[in-house]
Amino acid sequence: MSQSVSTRDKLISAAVKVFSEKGFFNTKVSDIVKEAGVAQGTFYIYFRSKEEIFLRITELVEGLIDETIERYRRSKENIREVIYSFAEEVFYTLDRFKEVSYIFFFQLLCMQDELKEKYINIHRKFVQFYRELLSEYENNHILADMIVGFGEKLFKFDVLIEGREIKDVIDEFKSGIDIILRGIR
Amino acid sequence: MSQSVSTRDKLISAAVKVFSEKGFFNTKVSDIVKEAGVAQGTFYIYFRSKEEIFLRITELVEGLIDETIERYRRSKENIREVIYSFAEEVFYTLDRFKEVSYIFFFQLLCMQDELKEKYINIHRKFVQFYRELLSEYENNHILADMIVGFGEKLFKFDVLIEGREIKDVIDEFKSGIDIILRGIR
Amino acid sequence: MSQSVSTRDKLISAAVKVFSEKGFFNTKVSDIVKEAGVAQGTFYIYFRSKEEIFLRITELVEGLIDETIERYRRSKENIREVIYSFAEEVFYTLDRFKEVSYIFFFQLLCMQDELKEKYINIHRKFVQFYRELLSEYENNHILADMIVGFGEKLFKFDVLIEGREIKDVIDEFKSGIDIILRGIR
Amino acid sequence: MSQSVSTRDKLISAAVKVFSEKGFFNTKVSDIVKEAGVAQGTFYIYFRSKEEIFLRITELVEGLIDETIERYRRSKENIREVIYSFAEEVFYTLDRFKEVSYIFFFQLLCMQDELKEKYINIHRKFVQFYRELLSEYENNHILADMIVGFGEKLFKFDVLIEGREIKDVIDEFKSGIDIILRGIR
DNA sequence: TATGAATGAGACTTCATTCAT
DNA sequence: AATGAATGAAGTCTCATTCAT
Repeated sequence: MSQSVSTRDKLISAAVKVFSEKGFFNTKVSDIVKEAGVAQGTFYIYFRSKEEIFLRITELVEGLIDETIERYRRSKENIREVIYSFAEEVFYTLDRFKEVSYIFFFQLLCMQDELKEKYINIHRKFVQFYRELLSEYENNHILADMIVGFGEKLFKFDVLIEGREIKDVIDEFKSGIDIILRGIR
Repeated sequence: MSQSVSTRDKLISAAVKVFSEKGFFNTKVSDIVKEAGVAQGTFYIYFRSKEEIFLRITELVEGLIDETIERYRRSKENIREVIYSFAEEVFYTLDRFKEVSYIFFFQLLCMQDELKEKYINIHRKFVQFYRELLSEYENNHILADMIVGFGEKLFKFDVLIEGREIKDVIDEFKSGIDIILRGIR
Repeated sequence: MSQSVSTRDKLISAAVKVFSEKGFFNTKVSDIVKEAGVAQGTFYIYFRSKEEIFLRITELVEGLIDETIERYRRSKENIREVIYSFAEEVFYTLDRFKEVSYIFFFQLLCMQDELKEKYINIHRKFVQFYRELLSEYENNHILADMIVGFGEKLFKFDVLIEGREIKDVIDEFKSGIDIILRGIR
Repeated sequence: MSQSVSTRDKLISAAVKVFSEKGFFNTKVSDIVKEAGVAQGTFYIYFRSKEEIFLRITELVEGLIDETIERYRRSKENIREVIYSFAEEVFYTLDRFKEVSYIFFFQLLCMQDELKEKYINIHRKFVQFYRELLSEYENNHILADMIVGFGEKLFKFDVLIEGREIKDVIDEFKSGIDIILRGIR
């Protein structure tokens, strides 16, 4: 049984690698099994289809982010401090699972229906989180949009594409937050 | 000849429609020709492949944005005014070609090599534009990242996904710019 | 267009040949297209699946028999004469399309649902036809069952399997009818 | 060892059930083992292949019929009585093993070579049996064909498909025999 | 130019069978 | 004997592209 878990995991890891390199549509199931070192048929013991394994992978990121947002939602500390720690945690987490995050951020939006919706939902949750957090400020909607756009840009482009150090990016994000909040009552 | 131009245009329009609805990979050449009302073989008189027509379409947005950025690069007016007009023009232009923009913003990042690079280049140009524009400010890099992330978020999610009115979005963007620049020297 | 009809017909003929030789389940689409001398993909221009072309073929026999039964149903001649001509016509028709008949009689009963039902329906129609025809006789139900069983046996085994001459078989059938009807009121 | 016999029997019973429900070709070995409640690999301890277990099952019917025919072949009673008892026994036997009979009558004819031959041989044996039995009658060949066709029709359609009571069917068969023999010298 | 039938490479998926435990 | 994960051959079907008309 631990054998079978291990095969499933080999497939997931292989799929993460291949999907993040070639994208969902350019990936063949044969690429995944080759990478995993198992036979073609083995794939279908664990996953009904290429779509399903992809779904499972995106759910990993979804789960990580969801959980983090929920945890910080109840936080009662100083707002800036909350944003700092929250962002730090999210950035670090996504960075630790870079390839999976890559798939989530780059492969979902070009898909249809529920898959694309997955991305949109996470996006909305981020926005909602900041709106609530900043609810006592004027223009909290605008602030939330700015922060989310800023953060997303930093992770997607600076980290995932340009390969910037996550520490530097987090520092920049914090500085940005300071700038945004500085002029605010 | 005007006849043939018209067929090519029919194909481009049809492709824009179908690509924006189903995405590049889920679109069949047969979908495009059906939508265009021409025969399957006709497609290949005008385009070498499905990739090529897709490329041509993305170049439309690329061109529009490129041109606008170049034009504003030499602008010598008051910085805030430049940002205002520039953003207004970019937002309105993209909004006018919503479907093409949709393809550009949602279909490119999941692709490989040059196609993905197209998106990245435009992104970099935006960042570079704002860096230069704000070069006399402290933290101009951070400001540029914030503005670009904010703007991109607004267009992709609020306009293209949520269907918000472009006028409202532009207003929000301007307010955001004010907030960002308020506390800055 | 006559070209395309011809390709469809080539496929039908090839499928009839191969199905009757190897049976439905042992037939691959690749066998059919090889026999028809067309490319694999061509098959799917004309038929959605192996099931569909099979269905079309069985409908040919179904149609032939249906039509003949309906035509004789209204016949007002002497009963024995009606049976004679009806049987003659059915036997000759099925014999002329031996391979298709073979498929109908040997491939349908091992299938599921509607396909098997096709065979059963035809069987029922034969029985019903003879019941009505013999309605003025005592035991017409039994007579109908005997005649249908007898006829079916003759065609399936003596003609299709043993390869007996259709003329001889028809003669035997008529003699059988005489025997059955001889002792009857 | 009694343990292992039991596993083999479980497999046979399961296979009979599944084959009669879905047909040979639509049955997967995994269906059989699931029904039998044993592991996939266990199947191959007892049977070399899916074909083999199928063969074993058809041999059951074959054996039953063979044995009955042989037993009645030496019978010296009154012909009508022989036919009556013989038919009664065959009908009851097949009815008792309905599912196996179902497989025999509906699954063999669509197969190739020896399997199909099995059905044909039994058919021929029936015909031969009646020919011999009726050898002193004129037209004994025709009578034999009629009786066999009639009986086969009754069992396959009326019993196996329409679900008629075996007792009623046997009565009808006997009446039919009376009709057939009535007019005969 | 325009057509649309034909092509065939290549992807997905199934499932009978094997084999290490 | 029993297990069930793993195998991989084989089959179905899709679809971008070609080509004769």
